[in-house]
Amino acid sequence: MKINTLTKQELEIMKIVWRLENATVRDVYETLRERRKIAYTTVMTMMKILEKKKYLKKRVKDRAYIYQPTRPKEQVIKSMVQEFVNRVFNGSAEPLLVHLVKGRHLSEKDIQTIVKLIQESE
Amino acid sequence: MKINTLTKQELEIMKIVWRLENATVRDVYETLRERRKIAYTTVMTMMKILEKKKYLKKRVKDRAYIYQPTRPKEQVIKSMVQEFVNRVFNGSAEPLLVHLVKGRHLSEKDIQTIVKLIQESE
DNA sequence: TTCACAATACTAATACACTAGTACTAATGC
DNA sequence: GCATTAGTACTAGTGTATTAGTATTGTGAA
Repeated sequence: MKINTLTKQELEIMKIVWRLENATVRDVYETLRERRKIAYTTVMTMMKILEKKKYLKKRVKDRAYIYQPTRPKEQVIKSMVQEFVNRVFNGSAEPLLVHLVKGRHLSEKDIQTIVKLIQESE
Repeated sequence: MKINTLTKQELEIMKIVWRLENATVRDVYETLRERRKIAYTTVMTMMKILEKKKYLKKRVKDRAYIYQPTRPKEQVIKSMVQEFVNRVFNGSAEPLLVHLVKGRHLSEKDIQTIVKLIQESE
């Protein structure tokens, strides 16, 4: 089975689990509920899918399962950037950069950070 | 109806139409066929969907339709970058930049281009 | 005129994303 | 012991993406 990509909703849940490090379905449910209406069982189903996709692993604690990420956030996000660059820009990152700079997505502070990073990598 | 996002296959077709500027189903079919096995009717169905999603418009020419993009490539790609930044980085582009720089997606030449762009935008 | 072909319209099947209801189970409080 | 509650398993429905087959129509050639 190939490595599955995260969908929009799955990513939303993964972000929560990454932040909490350890999370039950209820933890994630409560967090999501603050933002929008969603059923407990929906969250459970999605977390089960994330387990099947190997993004989460679970262990038993008392009555419930405690879920943990199997891969660090950085690594997963990196894959997503890679996939996006491949799909949209045919694998070349430079046009993406041009879009970001031109599109005014970057603040002055961002640019300073980038310049510093580039200098460090030299 | 909200503005629909392009799926993977739809984007692939749009790229071809943007390049050709004017294209029949057959034109796109032939181009795609060079890369992979796909049925003529599949391409037709997808282009009809793209028309419904307002990414393509058609006009009659002899027996067939000729399709044209309704929106320039730059604009659509810009929206996709925006959506990606929102979804993955919660709207902040700076972490994406960091990923690109760190992930060695950028060549020396790319970096020079970026630095020049940044200087110009100041 | 009739046939072959190109193109389109219509239809359908498969897969997955997303959502959530219902039933069952185990522990806890009275 | 029994009701309540938290949690899970099972099931299912809706929507969309992707793929493609079949029927129909119009046109040009023989």
